[in-house]
Amino acid sequence: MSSTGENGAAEPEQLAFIRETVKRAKPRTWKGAKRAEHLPVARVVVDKGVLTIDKFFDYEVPAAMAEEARPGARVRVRFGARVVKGQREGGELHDGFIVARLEKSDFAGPLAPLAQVLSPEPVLSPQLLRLCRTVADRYAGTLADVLQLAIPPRHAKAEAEPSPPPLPRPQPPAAGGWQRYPAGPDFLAALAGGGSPRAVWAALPGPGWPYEIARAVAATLAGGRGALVVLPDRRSVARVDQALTELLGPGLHVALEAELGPRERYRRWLAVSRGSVHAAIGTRATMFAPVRDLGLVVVWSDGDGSHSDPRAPHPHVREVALLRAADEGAAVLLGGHAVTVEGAQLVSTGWARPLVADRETVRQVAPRVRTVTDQDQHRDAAAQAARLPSVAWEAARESLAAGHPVLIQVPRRGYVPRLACGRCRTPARCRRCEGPLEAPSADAPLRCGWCGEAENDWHCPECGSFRLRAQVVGARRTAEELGKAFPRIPVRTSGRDAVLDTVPDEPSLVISTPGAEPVVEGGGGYGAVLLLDGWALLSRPDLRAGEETLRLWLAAAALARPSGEGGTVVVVAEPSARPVQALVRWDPLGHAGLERDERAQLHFPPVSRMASVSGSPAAVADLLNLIRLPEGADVLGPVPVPALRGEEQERALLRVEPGQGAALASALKAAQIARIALRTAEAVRVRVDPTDIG
DNA sequence: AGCACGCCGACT
DNA sequence: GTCGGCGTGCTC
Repeated sequence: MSSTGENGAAEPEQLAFIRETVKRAKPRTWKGAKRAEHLPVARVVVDKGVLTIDKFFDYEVPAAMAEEARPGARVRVRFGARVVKGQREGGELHDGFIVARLEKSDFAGPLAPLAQVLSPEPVLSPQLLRLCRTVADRYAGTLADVLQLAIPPRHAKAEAEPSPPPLPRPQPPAAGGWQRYPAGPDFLAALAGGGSPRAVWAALPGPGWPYEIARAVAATLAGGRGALVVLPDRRSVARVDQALTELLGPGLHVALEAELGPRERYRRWLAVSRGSVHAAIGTRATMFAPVRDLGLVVVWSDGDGSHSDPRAPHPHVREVALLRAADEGAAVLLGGHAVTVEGAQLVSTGWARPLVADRETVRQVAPRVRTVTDQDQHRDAAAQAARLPSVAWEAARESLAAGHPVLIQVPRRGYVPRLACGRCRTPARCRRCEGPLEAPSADAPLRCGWCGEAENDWHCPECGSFRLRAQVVGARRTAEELGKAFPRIPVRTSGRDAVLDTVPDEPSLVISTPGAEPVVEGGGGYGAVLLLDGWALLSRPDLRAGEETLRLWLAAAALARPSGEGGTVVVVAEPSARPVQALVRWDPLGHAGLERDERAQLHFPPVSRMASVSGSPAAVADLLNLIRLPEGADVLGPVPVPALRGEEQERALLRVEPGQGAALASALKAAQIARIALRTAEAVRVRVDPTDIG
């Protein structure tokens, strides 16, 4: 490193240095080349490839690369060469990163030389390496796989540009919306003072939360440290981005979004890596952003499924956040309108403190919540036409009359469990094989989902009714029906393929699938929020159905006006269900606590740790036979699961006692390595913290 | 994962 | 004697 200080790479003379070396050595064998005099050994983590055995390899540094081959640099190395007459030949080129420069290798054999330094930019800092190692261990994955999630692809042009010098740090912000939480001002003050408080934050309804996050970030920056905010989707990133820009102006933070394109994305990532900005916000991958002197990690809505990475080894943003905060001594703010069971667990162990408003404040800002079962009579003819319970119909009418839009949340089609009797709810089954009946399209005859037999003459075997309700009506048909029921009121839809960010504050019907709800412009909110077909969400065969339903409801209900301004939420669901009760009382933390206690009793995650193991029956049995599980571990199954590409598949769940998670992960990894070595070939997919346990 | 090396059975 | 089966182990 030069004497220009920690931001040296951003300065002009450093830039010139980078330009000069563009004619960098191309990959060649470096036969007979002189090796570097100082620290001639480079320890390399070889990227990807088939190196299931997760370890480092040492290479010789040719003298020509002595300067550039620094720790953290991207390199190319030859791997798997054969030695012919004392000379190594061939070997495939692999990408990798230098993790250290050493005086001497502990490898007994002769070292191959580095083939090429792709770039001297030190993208893999010691901290990032440590984090990725920890995450790989936590998820029984390889370091190389995690590095691929953590470090974006290089873009040479972006790298050649200087990053701007860092702007002066801001003043500590006023408490603002944090005053509404008894512990809020102290939390901000601790951040500004260099402390590391950890909080599970049940955010009050309304449009304030992006500003609360922005103030927490501002306080951390004011205290001389950096901050990181991870959000579940592009829209929420945009909201926090705007709040930060309003509070701090541009230039103190960056938003790292995949949609930016490779060049801009890498440019911004480098600005973080080079210490040119102190705060990064973005989706999932932002969790690894190499913010310096990390003082705060914020995760918004940690129950959202997009925080779970679909790529191996499937790390979850919240878990990475906790690992990272622990390692770097940073504060944690785990926030959302809902609270996850994991959040409740952190509170119950005392690792984090609850950051919640008192009941009086909640009452002031929350909408009024009314429950209604969908058996309630549709007394009003117009309500009947719209298939709305009259309470919901009235709430909608009042909102429209007051000049505000109405939000109607409709479960996505994918949530539909199955068809059932329109009167008594008995599932509609095939007379031949008991399989579930399906409606291929609106007017086509019914068909069995298992045997394919057509059913033209269904009636309920329990109550004799001939009415078969297409139980969850999709957003489009709801829109058509409501449009007829409320003539001359504009109808807008927001869903999977066409998500609206905002709607104007004027009378309209906004039909949305969960997670796609637009925000009302001007910050006032919806006059009414109707949560339809709640039973469909609640009855999904998933361990998290209750928790997830409440999360989706609270997210929509949080967009309503306060009760004092007439804001009303109508939830169509069984009033005694726990999530319904929690919504009525607006008590997300209480709900999460109850769920946590129940899971603890049942030995379910997150109190216990689980992993799933799936593949062909033989392969799964083989791995279960090989694995040396920690004491007290359970094996559940294996049971058959839906075939993948026609191949028979099984899955087993492994469960360990609290505190044995690391032991489980390392046992899984050891068993995987042993299987590869034993050439039993057939792969077994291992997943720590599986998401789809019913 | 590839791709070697290596130690046992039927061939020219 | 030699060719070649794929079990076992390594890749800096």
